[in-house]
Amino acid sequence: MPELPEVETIKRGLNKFIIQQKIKKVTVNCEKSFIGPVELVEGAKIVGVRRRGKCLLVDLSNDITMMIHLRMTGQVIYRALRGADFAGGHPTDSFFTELPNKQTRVILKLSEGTLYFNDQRKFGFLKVLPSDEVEQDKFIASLGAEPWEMNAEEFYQKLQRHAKAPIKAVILDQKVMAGVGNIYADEALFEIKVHPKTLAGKLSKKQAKDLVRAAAKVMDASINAGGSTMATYLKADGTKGDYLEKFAQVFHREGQECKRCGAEIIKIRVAGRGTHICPECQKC
DNA sequence: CTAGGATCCTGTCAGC
DNA sequence: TGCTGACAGGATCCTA
Repeated sequence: MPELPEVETIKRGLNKFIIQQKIKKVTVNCEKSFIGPVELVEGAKIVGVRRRGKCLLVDLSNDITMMIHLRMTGQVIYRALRGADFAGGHPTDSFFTELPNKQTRVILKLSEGTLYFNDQRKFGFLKVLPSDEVEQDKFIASLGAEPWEMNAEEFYQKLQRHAKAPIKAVILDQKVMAGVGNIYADEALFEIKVHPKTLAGKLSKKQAKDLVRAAAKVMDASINAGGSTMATYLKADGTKGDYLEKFAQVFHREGQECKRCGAEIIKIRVAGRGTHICPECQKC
């Protein structure tokens, strides 16, 4: 998926484009993509959109919250009756093409447009919750702090708890720190020159502190670039998120030169995930 | 409790 | 061309 910066970008887009709109009708094309009764959201007004980790929380006027998790391939695409459209999530042509399509799982008809939830692999979902029960949701409740709020000492203690796991696996664990995904894990570890297979218990306190700071830094850069995927566009002139193109140092850059030392970036496998490193800058 | 691998699902791409 | 296996910006479940 869409990692934290993409979700943040979507949050901002939704707050800009669909706020105060009424959900007139919900069409569910895939049962597992929508959890809970559609009746609880139909007729309600969207009053605000929040984010926690990679999770979107759409607050409605009737004290119901619609939680949206995009997982690997989820997309949120807004088509306005008139004015600006908006799209974010897993980047595919669906951002531009005719909708609904084969991957459209849920359609929310709004007063001023239509919101499509597309998801190729069906891992993502929308879930209906009473607003005052969001914090008790199992996933939300288990999330660690966001990188900007993470206390370095607490993070170091968490590394000790997973001392024998590779550091990349640990920072991908949302219970340790919320929001880091495969792109920013690779980017943050490159930033502090640590090999992703390094056992978490081997990091010094300084390295732990630097890693938290690096995670916040790379995600900040991405949010400022509009996410690593194209995230917003206007009907007339499209602008797209271009973090990967402009800022990524290692992700999807295998075979290319390290921007720091010139060595060739390679792709390896860590914690079951494709992982990009500079073999010179990042030694175990 | 942790660590690691399988699993959910669809689509694409490299290699034969 | 057609087939096969690997893999994918995530998280959970199962096993040891």
